[in-house]
Amino acid sequence: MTGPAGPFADFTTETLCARILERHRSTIRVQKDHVAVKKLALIVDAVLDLSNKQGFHATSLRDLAQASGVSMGSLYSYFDSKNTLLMMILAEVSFTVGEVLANPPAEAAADPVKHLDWLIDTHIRLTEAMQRWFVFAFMEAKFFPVQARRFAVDSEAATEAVFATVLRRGVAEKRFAITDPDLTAALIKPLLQDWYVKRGKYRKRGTTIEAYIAAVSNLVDTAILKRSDQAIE
Amino acid sequence: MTGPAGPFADFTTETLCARILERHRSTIRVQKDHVAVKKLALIVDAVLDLSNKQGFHATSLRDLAQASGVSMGSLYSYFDSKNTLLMMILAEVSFTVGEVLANPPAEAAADPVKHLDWLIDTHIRLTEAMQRWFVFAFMEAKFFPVQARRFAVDSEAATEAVFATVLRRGVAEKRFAITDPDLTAALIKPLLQDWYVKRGKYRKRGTTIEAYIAAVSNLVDTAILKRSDQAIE
DNA sequence: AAAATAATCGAGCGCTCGTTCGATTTTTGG
DNA sequence: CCAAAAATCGAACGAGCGCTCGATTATTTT
Repeated sequence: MTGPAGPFADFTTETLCARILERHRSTIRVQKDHVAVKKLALIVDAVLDLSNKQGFHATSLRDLAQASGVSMGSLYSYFDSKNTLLMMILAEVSFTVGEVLANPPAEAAADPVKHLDWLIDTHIRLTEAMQRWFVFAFMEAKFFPVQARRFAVDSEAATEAVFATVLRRGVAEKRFAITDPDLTAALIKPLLQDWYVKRGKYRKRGTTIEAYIAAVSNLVDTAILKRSDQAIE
Repeated sequence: MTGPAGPFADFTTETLCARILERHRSTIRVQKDHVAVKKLALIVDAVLDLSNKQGFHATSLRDLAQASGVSMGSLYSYFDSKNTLLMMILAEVSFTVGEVLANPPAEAAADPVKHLDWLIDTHIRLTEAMQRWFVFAFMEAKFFPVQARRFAVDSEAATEAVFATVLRRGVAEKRFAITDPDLTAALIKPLLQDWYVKRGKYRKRGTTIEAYIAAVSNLVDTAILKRSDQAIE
């Protein structure tokens, strides 16, 4: 419900819904922004909860109406079809992750090793702050219309490209010892995703987010850093 | 449709369905084995295809009847509910992966490093031979009744435990330099799963299974082997 | 405070879903 | 080759689906 403190404190459902409203102003029939954002937040909050439990497909609009407190009729003032609701959430996840990863702080951008560690840390912490959103995008995207599917695939490819670019730079600067940056980037991705895809498992084991980030960073760094670099660490 | 050559040649739909029949003899009302296995194969083949495209939930029994060539009424001679069909496939995947991973060849079992590489190689090749089955289990298990869900979680935990055991042995024999074998095992798992979960991506990029196995093995080995061991490679 | 506009509501529409069942066809065995 | 047994079939059922729409309530404007 409420986000964590720190740099990801602003990723509340309501903040994200304000952005959804902007992007879908033409299809959302409710005119007053403050009304629309508040109700959208109720709807999105409920649909994320229900979908994470039983899947979006299995979540009926009657379930959603009851869980959100918004009537069936009113729901259709906020989207014109169930698929549009899906696309709203998918797009928000995609835009947010693109935006966050594209803006590293200066000290991270200056050095490939620091940049890579920053990407890993930031990606995992972002998915933690928006956990239900990412689980939704990951689990649902595969089964839906071509449009939504392509969207998810493109978004994932974009994230991977960010990692591949840093890896390439690290190779050029002779810091990383890898032969195929694209394949390495592809293998880093599931390590980041496992934190939210199998969140229940890690919660049960008591693995903290810090421990998880450290483990992934360590695994990746140890595997790809040139030996001379590793001695420094 | 047909399996690959080599040690995984026998994982055909029909062979697996013969095992399903054994396990579900009491609920399958068709009496002659040769009839039951043949029809079961048609049904399972169709349900795997349809589910991988659109999801099990979105696959109706009318779709399934048409795609398999078995009528709606006859389907219910092979399972007593749609959920039982789900469980049949889930259980078969779980049993098979448990069985295969528990029986390493002698030369692999003797050495932790070889054993780990064998596990990685075998797991990826098994999921390749039974790709649709694993995609089905991975994508569908989350959304279904407690029983099915627990089954999938337990199966995943069992696989991870196999890896953790080998890692612990490697640490004891001072071959691996890791501090938390359970967490390392947890991180290896998504690397193995990515091959079938995002198979389309790797196919599009032209990544071969050999290249993928080599990349994962290399990543894991480089990250966890003691430095003295790495020089040998 | 009345009129105009905005937002909400839920019963009802056509349709598809999982499941059942009695009739029909196919296979088996003497 | 025919009766008994096994297997197959698809129409029919009630429930629940996404979605619509005219009536109602809440808010804004004058």
